[in-house]
Amino acid sequence: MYIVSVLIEHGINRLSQPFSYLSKKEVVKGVRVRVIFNHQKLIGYSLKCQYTSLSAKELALRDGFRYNYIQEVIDEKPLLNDELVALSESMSKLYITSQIVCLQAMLPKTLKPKTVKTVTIKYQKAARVIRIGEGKTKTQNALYQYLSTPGTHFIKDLPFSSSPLNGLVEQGLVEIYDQEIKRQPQIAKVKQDCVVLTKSQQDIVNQILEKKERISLIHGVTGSGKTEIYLALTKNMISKGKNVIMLVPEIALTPMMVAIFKQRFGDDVAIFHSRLSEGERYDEYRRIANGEVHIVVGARSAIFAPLKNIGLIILDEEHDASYKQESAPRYTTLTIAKMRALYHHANIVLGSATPSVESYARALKGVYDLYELPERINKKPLPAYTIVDMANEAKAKHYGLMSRLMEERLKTTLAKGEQAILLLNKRGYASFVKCEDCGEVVKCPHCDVTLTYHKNDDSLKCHYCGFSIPMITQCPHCHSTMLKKIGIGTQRIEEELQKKFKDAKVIRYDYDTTRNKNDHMRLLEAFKKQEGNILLGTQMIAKGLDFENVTFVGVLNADLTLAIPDYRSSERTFQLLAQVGGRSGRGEKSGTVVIQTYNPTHYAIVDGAKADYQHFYKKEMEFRKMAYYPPYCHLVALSIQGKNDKNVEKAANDIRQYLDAHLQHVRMLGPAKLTIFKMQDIYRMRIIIKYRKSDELYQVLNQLDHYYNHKNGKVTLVYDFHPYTTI
DNA sequence: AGCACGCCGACT
DNA sequence: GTCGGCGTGCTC
Repeated sequence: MYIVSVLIEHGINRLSQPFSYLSKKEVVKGVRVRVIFNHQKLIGYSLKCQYTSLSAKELALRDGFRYNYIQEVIDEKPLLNDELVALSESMSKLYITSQIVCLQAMLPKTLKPKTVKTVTIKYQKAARVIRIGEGKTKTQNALYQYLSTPGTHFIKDLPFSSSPLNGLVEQGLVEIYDQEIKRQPQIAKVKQDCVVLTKSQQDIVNQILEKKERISLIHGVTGSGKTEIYLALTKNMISKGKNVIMLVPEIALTPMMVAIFKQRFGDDVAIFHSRLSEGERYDEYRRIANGEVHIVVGARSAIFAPLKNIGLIILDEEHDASYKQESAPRYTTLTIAKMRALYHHANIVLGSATPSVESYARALKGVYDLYELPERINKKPLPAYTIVDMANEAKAKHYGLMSRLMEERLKTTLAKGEQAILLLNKRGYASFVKCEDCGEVVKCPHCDVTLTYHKNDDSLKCHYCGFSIPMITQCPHCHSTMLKKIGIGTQRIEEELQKKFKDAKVIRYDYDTTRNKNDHMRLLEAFKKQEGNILLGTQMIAKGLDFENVTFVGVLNADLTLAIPDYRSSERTFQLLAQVGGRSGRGEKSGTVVIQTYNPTHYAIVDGAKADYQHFYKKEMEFRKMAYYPPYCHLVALSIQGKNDKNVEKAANDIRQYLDAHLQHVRMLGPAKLTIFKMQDIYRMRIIIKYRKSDELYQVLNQLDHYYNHKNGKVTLVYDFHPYTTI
């Protein structure tokens, strides 16, 4: 008899500890099992298996409860290796969250313990030689020779008919078998010449290769050739028999980087990101787990790729918000990278044109190694910029979305046959419905937000919980029919642009037009092929894209990110402006940038326009020091959530008192209601804890967790370590 | 979480 | 006398 420890798939902290089941046969650890748990048929994850000489009855007598038997073992082989299982355990302690949630984050969807759905493996008939000999005819021998060459020979691709093949099969020289077809995700095509590294690039590569178990930060302006450094480092790792994880931030960017890596390293590259289809994910996962590839390129979750013998982990655009997972387990990709690097004795390379203030501070302190690439590779100067004070536009009675300068520049750019990028901060642009008689704004019944009007199906939707109703004709409050749609969507800006520039072809690139899997690539390819003159988009277009013919970049509303009451809002604004400006004038012709703002002297805007990182960093560090924010401390956001607002408020106040009494070396903010207090019928409050040393903090948080999340509490606590925002 | 059990009101 | 409301407790 064996006792198996099983983690039950249940997203609740109270059930996060392993439960014991019996099995007649030994169960390998790391496989999924079907079990009965409290009258429910569930899937669990086996953690360990111990032999016992006692019978089921004796065990029941000894432990005071009746053990159930494992119903079925699902997998033949464990899904995760020992490293990743151990990692899930450390993660669950580090983030005070259940281990099963950590395991789920590591597995592609179809392999997650929850899903029962199986993905079919695609096969195709192929032929191979199984015995040495000679065929009976000339054609048979030619075919036999052909099949003797290395590689897979699919029957449908053979330059012979089926009769000689059948002849060889009958003689037992050749067999026909089913070859598994791996779905290879579609990738963008890049034209890339064999590049020789510049001296400064080569120096950085050489220095990093000498390092052991270090984190290097490459601070290089846009177009300074960081990608070539990544490629050179990767090539070196592969030659040493080591594997590489290459992380990129946005889904939109992944195909670009994948294409570049595929072009250099061929089939040795696997893709790993959340927008792959289930089948693609499953195949790529297996390719990695089976050791068929040495390089994994992907977004955040690729940090969990089951790659062995990792020599290097690269995080491109390290400052990017998408490296932080905003749902449980709320991990920071760099933290996981550090844990994996420690296990494999690997190096980490961070790259960015606008490093996060925290990373840059660490680099200056010598915790990371710092490398600067201050020049564009083609020695081109950064584009000339102009900041337009929108207050002056209003004074001059010029109303509308675009300033006079913006219109002028756009006109000349289009006249020269060159392309333009227009950036629109999407925040605040969702349109909602307001009653003109009583002022009532239609809100979501489950969340504290207004419902957003959707033109395509004439409906009102909640962006937070998915609630949706057909567009109303009467005010729900006063039954007036005087309803007005407020706010400008990207669609309407597109229409306005189209009206002013009749000959221009506008490509709209936002959440709505990039919903399908290959939309990102299709739109960007179209713009690259100059099928459009203006690319109109949100934050997504600011990053890493490289269009030769773009000579003008306009930012319609630089302030919106600045207005958010969050400690990172200046940093985000700076990064956005510096990144988007870098899209202009990357080719032969030089470029210009126009930035519209109501804060023309704010350092985030001025330095962002100039892409003056050093000045911005200095200013921002002064602010962080004064207000006591990272890198001068660490943050953890403690959320108190529950279905009853009174319970939430009481618990939040109790917790604050408890923290005050038990924590010596921290500063705290709150409790405060979140900006959206009610979301999906759950009320949320938050306490921000600023700390420097984590020992006493963990002790106290674990006590709170035990009390509220493991006993019968009326509220739930959620911890967000190193939160990206505090609002 | 999600299921069973249990204790109350309003139905054929 | 029975069906079903949801409050409580437990899950190897």
